[in-house]
Amino acid sequence: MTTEVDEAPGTRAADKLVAASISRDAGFLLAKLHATGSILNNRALAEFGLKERSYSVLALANSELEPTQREMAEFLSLDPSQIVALIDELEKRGLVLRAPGRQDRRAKIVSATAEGSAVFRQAEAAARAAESEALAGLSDAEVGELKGLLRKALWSERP
Amino acid sequence: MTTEVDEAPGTRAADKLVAASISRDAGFLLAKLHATGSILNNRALAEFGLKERSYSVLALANSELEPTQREMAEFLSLDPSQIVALIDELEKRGLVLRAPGRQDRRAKIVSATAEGSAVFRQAEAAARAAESEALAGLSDAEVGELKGLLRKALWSERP
DNA sequence: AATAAATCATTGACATTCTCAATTATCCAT
DNA sequence: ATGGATAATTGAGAATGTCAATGATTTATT
Repeated sequence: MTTEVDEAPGTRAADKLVAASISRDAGFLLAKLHATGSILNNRALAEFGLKERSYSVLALANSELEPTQREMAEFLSLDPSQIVALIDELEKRGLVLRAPGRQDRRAKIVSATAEGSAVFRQAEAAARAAESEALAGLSDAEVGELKGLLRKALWSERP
Repeated sequence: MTTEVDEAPGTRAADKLVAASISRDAGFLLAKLHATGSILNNRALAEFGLKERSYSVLALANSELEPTQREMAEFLSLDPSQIVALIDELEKRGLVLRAPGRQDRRAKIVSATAEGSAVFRQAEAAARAAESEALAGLSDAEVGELKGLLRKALWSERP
């Protein structure tokens, strides 16, 4: 999440390192593509006062799935305390609100306000554009394959 | 990099959130798979006193590509100052050493010592096992496809 | 029904990592 | 030779990650 992302492809000095064994490591490839994508994503989301994290939370809040904070934490691979901070922020901005869980009053269900939904829709468009840019090297079909494989790896779905 | 990674698949409460729109976002899928992989990876590497980061650096140092620190930073998407710290650590442990670049004496070429190579080979095996575990939901062919797509997205290679 | 054990959100402490700006040494172009 | 770039390094401050403790509530056990 540090290096720049401009520059014509194939021209960078460090590209010689593609030949290193680590370039066959899935973890490394995942991390690297995620890193370059994050830069683009955060750049695109900044306009809405969001980052990848807060965008993810807003996306879940905007769904009709009534997620609790605990579920969000698990799903987003974050510590519950980080969710607290993210939601505090979004709630302060009036994009999201907490309601006690109906079956379990310890839990808090997070949902988007009307404004939160509106912001999310715009941010979503920006995020989609950033994703296209990050995956510009792939055809639409390949993007679909990639997502299918990622989803299958995560949840053993059909690709 | 937070949540646990045990548990039978399909049984988790938060899996209902797979239905949320964010689950179609490549950035999110990348982040999530990387997160679960990181846990496994770091767990596997801990035995050798390594983490993903230091493992990557050691891998590059172990190649015959004579990487400079600047190239490592760029390739690993890290700030040059982070590379300094990682190499300080590895050098202190005698796994790696710095030599002035031959064409450019400002640059430092990092290479693995004999011990560094030995440690790397063992760590590599452990990392491979961790990767298999992280990608257990995919067949070998699918793992190949996934890596090909990631590499193409990053460097516009043939899949 | 009463108690005990577990779970959820929250807080706060502390460690790790990120991001930048400044410094020194060296390289490159004029 | 001088001036402007680039490499590594240091250090500071912000952002994130990690963990343990707490109060409220639920679930399980008697």
